[in-house]
Amino acid sequence: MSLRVLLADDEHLIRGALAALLALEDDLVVVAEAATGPEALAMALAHRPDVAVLDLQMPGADGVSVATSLRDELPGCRVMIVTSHGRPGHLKRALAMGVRAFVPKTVSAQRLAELIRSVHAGNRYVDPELAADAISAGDSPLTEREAEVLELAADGAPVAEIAERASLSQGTVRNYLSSAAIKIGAENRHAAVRLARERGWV
Amino acid sequence: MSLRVLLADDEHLIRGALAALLALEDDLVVVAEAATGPEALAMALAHRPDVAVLDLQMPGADGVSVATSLRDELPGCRVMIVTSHGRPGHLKRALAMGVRAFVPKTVSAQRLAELIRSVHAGNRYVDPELAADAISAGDSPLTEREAEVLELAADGAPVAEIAERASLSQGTVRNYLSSAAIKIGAENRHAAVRLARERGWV
DNA sequence: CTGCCCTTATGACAAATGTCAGAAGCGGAC
DNA sequence: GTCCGCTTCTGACATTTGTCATAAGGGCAG
Repeated sequence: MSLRVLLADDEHLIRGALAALLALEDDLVVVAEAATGPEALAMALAHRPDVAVLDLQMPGADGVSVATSLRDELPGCRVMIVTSHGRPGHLKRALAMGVRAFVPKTVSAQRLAELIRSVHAGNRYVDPELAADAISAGDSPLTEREAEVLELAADGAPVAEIAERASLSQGTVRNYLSSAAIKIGAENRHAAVRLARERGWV
Repeated sequence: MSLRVLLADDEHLIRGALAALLALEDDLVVVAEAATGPEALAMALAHRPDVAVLDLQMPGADGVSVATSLRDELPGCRVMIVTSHGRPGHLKRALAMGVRAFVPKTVSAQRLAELIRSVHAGNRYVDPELAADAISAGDSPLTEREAEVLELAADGAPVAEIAERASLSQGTVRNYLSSAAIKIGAENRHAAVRLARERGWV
């Protein structure tokens, strides 16, 4: 009985190539492919794979969202996230959502196949480098509201707009932004946004 | 006589998979692989491929830089850029550097093989969608200095720091940032940076 | 040669932002 | 029950930005 795999990646080139390589392993069979988040979900429900290999960035819904839905709707399916740019925040979020493995695309296909088997056997795996990043980034020092307001500041909106969107007074928004920037150690809110992003705090 | 190809991509998974798929085409042979910009350059000089397939984002030097060097040092080699996230600016820069094709990773391996042959035969190719983006984004309305200063503002640095790094007076920096923001139609420099990025102007 | 645009700069003013002190309500911890 | 931290607000102030007018020098096109 072979191991049924779902592949989801928006890059046709990579998905196809990957499918071809995994097909060389005779205990693995790719039963479905998807190019978008929603499609991945639908495919998973239709084909009930043993392991879902999801790209982190896909149109529609990212890998972590799909993992969340999958956990509820198809609990027997083990989920792996494969990514090119792994931010600590994504890792943390993914792990919280029950994702079993988080691997960078720099691994070889051989290794990926091993990891798929390992995950299917019930093991977990996180790329050591990504794990180190996540640990060194530490926990967010921001309160819930500080993080929320900082996020609204991300696209360079002026305080007035942030205040409106957050239903807060402008003074309050300025206080939050100020304290967030101080906690992060940034010169101003824009640098704070950038640093918080890098550390996976937003 | 088969067509010699160089593959450069920092993602081992993809590079390996791609190499395997291209090997299935009996008129193509992958003579070298590279994971970084400088490595790609060295490999190209050592193996003198007919076509170089470069990823846009690689550690060390991006695909366009490599293409620039290759044009000088190995003029007979046709260069193709393959990318996941194609920004209009990259396309323009790449074309100016003599790149023969600019394709998104959403194409199939089959199609990529066709394009490699086509490029080798002397044709050019640009993904229609990317081309449309580039055209609709239009030309940058920014002067050289405006763009330069805007770039220095990208990480949220205060005016004083930008002024120092650009060796300009603070007043001049504020003038440039102001006019750049006005030309772009942004509320402030931070939003301007974001929009300019999206449109490939920085 | 005369415009015109780019570069660089000043000074001045208005507006936005950052910082601080203080205060009130609310919920959880001890 | 009291204390502490989070949320929310106001008001005041200093600092930073954004905007505008104005100007001088350089380069290029007509």
